[in-house]
Amino acid sequence: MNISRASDYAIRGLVYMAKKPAGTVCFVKDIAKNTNSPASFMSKIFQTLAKSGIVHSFIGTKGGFTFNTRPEDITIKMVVEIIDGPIVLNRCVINKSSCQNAGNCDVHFMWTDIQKMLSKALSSYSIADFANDTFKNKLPKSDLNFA
Amino acid sequence: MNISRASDYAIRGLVYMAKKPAGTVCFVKDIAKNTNSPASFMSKIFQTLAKSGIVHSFIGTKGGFTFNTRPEDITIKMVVEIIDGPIVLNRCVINKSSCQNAGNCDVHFMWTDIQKMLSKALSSYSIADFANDTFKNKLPKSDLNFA
DNA sequence: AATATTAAGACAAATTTTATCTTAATTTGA
DNA sequence: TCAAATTAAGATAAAATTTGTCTTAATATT
Ligand code: SF4
Ligand code: SF4
Repeated sequence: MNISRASDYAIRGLVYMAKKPAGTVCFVKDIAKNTNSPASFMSKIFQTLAKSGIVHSFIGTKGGFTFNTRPEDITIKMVVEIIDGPIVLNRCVINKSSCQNAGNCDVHFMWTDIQKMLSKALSSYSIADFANDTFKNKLPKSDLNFA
Repeated sequence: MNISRASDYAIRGLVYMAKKPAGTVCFVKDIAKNTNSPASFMSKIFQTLAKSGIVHSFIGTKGGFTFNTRPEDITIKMVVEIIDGPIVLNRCVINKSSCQNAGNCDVHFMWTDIQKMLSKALSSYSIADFANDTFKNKLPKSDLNFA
């Protein structure tokens, strides 16, 4: 029940990039150094981000990465799902047919409800939010108080 | 970003038990059969639940498991944490000192906020809720709509 | 005391995570 | 023009976690 180190690195790497002027080409080496993460691991992570299309990669000398999608449009959920795969609290929340018990399972509905909440929370933050010191709590107060 | 199969089995195993009259001694074999889960795996899961204290185990013929805590008082969060370990969306949400970057990390606060929400959601459901057909959505409407 | 039944605990396979190491592409400059 | 330098891409591998099974020990029954 956690995001991977890779997702943590990816998010902070993208935030680092988003702080640069739009269009800046960034090297993995610099991204890694400035985010306290292993460069070779970060390299593979950005490889995956490039495949997904949210960043563009240039190979060779003067290569590097730029955004292919505006940081404002890259949600935390997107990043986590690109790196860790779909966010699925329990297998039945993608499609009920993935579990033979789903038809008469008592707890199925809880997972879909909590998943919805988590999914929306992760979608409500963008990379740009953290790059521009515009962070603010995007969760309604009730979310933190309903206990 | 998901609960383990083991936690899913544990929750449903406990719900199965909670449907029996209070005090009923249940065999792993029956619990497993009625929850569509591998008996030997369920055995190890209930071993862990017994160690945690929420159920009591009896060894030998006529052995089995009974609740040691009322199903009303066993939250989903408790079960998941007993089986999967602490629910921690990202390492920094337990204690900031677990991450050297926490001091000047842009995204740290998001994780603590979302963690609070998730934690409260999982705490708001008990095993008894699912055993007695008393399930109802315990999340405030805003949680599902704030996007 | 032998047998049957049950959970406890040791062991192991499979998968996922977290990386590193090698290769290929591109630019630069001798 | 071609070697050297630089950068990402891709292959490989170690470590940790998950998902189980198999063997042992405890207890009750006959
Ligand atoms: S909660 Fe119910 S429906 Fe979902 S995976 Fe578990 S058994 Fe299947
Ligand atoms: S989000 Fe920031 S504080 Fe939390 S683990 Fe990642 S780097 Fe550390």
